[in-house]
Amino acid sequence: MAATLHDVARVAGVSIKTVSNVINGYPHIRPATKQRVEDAIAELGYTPNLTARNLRSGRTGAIALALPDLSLAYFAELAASVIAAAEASGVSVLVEQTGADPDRERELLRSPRLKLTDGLIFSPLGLGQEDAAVLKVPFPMVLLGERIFDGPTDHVTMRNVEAARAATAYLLASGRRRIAVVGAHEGEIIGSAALRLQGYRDALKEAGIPFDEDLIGYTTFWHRANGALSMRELLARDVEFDAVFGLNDTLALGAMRVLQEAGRHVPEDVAVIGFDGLDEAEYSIPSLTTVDPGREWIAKTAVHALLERISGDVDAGPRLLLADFRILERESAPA
Amino acid sequence: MAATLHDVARVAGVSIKTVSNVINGYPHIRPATKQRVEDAIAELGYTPNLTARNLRSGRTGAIALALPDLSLAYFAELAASVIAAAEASGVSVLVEQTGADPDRERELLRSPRLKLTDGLIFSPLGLGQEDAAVLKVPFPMVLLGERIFDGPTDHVTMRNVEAARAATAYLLASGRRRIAVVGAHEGEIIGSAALRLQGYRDALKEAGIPFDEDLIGYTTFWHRANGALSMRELLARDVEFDAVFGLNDTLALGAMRVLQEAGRHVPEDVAVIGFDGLDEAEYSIPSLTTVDPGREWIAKTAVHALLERISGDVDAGPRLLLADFRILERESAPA
DNA sequence: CCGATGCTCTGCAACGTTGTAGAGTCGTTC
DNA sequence: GAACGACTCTACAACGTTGCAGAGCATCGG
Repeated sequence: MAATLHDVARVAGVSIKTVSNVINGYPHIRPATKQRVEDAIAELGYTPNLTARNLRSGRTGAIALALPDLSLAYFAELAASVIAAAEASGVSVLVEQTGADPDRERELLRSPRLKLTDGLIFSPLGLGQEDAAVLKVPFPMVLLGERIFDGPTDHVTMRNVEAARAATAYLLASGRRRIAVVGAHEGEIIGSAALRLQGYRDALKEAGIPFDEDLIGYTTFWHRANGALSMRELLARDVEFDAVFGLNDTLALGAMRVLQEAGRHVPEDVAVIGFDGLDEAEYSIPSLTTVDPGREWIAKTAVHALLERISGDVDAGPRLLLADFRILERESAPA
Repeated sequence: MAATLHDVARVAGVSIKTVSNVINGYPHIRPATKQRVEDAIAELGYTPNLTARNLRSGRTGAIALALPDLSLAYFAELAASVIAAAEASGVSVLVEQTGADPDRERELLRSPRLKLTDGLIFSPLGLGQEDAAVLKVPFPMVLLGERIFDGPTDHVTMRNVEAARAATAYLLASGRRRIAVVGAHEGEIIGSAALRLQGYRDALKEAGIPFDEDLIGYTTFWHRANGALSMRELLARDVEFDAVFGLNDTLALGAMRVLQEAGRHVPEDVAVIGFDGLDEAEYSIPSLTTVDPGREWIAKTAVHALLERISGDVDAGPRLLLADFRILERESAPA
């Protein structure tokens, strides 16, 4: 069906290796021969069979991106950035969804489907520090997120603690004193929730404000509905607060909605700050002040680090690459 | 490095073909032999080299999904559904972003990178009816969207006209009479905007209400900012209206925000309805009434149709597969 | 006891490509 | 004018897998 090197060689009247040489830019070919081959390629509409080429070379020209779920806005935007960065390097991206299920995440690392790719950018949401061992995989991998540190691979992530501390300090600087938190994870020690909560505590401490457990709203997931639910609980508790730190934007947006339903004005009565820098946060009512943790940089850096590992250009040990953050000041929490 | 059939065969003391037979479930193998082979596989951690298998079989076990941009919520959710449906069939998905650029869309169809896949699910946003010819590709393809009809391939899409008519009729039934539109495309004849606008006109006609050009807000893109801008223009025009039909949810959310800033109450003063059934629409303030055009069904159907074509099970001509829609009644437009 | 049948396993070729090695031709150099 | 190197092109093998054909053996029916 599709034309192969053999077909082109026959039409051009040369050996298949010569055709291969033309395609791969081998320099020592007579212009006339080269022309004949190129004409034959055009005539037959030949395109190389990448599968065969890959078998020969051991490379596939594709990388895998594993993340919890594309319908979560943060991961969709991350994926968009990763795919764009990969495309710029001529690499295709195969996307796998794990649903944040630790079993599926473990399974994925052993999946033969990854054989279709040269390496993996992995953003786990179910695995934890105790699973660091399973990250020892026989292919290049770059880890994203903050579930696992000191693993055996490169790791690109954000400055969760510092960024959360900065977000909290920002609220404090604007005069808020009772800052509620939405989205903490009960008993968690690792992961974004724990790190961001730590940043929050650090900022309070620096300001000499005591930590008040009553101000902390716990959730199991980080969906909008969880943010809403968590805020309802806080309101029901009848504690006073003049600001809310949503541990991500989606939570903050859900919480903000509930605040408004309850008749609290944002930002007059309660200031709200989020975390993630989602595009979406710019268009809520009021627009959401948030921390951009450097998503774009993370995507680019992860792709480049992975490609370096694949090409074997780097033989350093596991690298930890940290993105810079910045606070996007909007209406929900003016400075 | 990685173990191959040869290694397993050596360890198990059988021929490589026997190992292959065990892996592929060939029935006539002695249990003892099978056990030895399986032990060897486990010992070596062997996983089949899919590239080689694919070269042999001519299949890759992956499909490509080409869409404008994952950071657009509709496409992110569509991709999530497509990947889930593909995974259920044991197929990987390679995602390509075209940025809605007609040149990149055309280029994509000729890209050798597609050789890594068995077929393509293609959602164009730049190509138009005049490009139907370029869809004649030498691999299985399923078309999504409403830019091109009567192309040479299967086509899965939504009932844009009927759904938009139903949305408009819904507003009319709730007593609204002056319904503004946000997101029309100037001079467009094909594509979602044109079809949905057509449905709007049809519903007006049925109700005996004249079409008023002053109520139509035009935009170039369908981002939130465009919905906001378009609504500002409508307000500046100083025409009366008691409802807004956002040609998609993102536009509707942008428009709703501007309405509220301008002091109009939703839904008391102005009812708002969207189109797409985004998860996000459920959590706005007020929550957005919208039309779910059957996204989930579209994703599943597209994957299954493509896999049918790939396996050659179907030899029918191009099929047009239409999803059912339903109106999700929420706060922004009560019945 | 023979041929037929079924079970178990094997060797070879092939998928389309590229790396290695080398053959043949020509011009250059000493 | 012989040796050398550069240029142009080719043959072969190999990447790891599976389809095909068949070998060797046991079992069974007549």
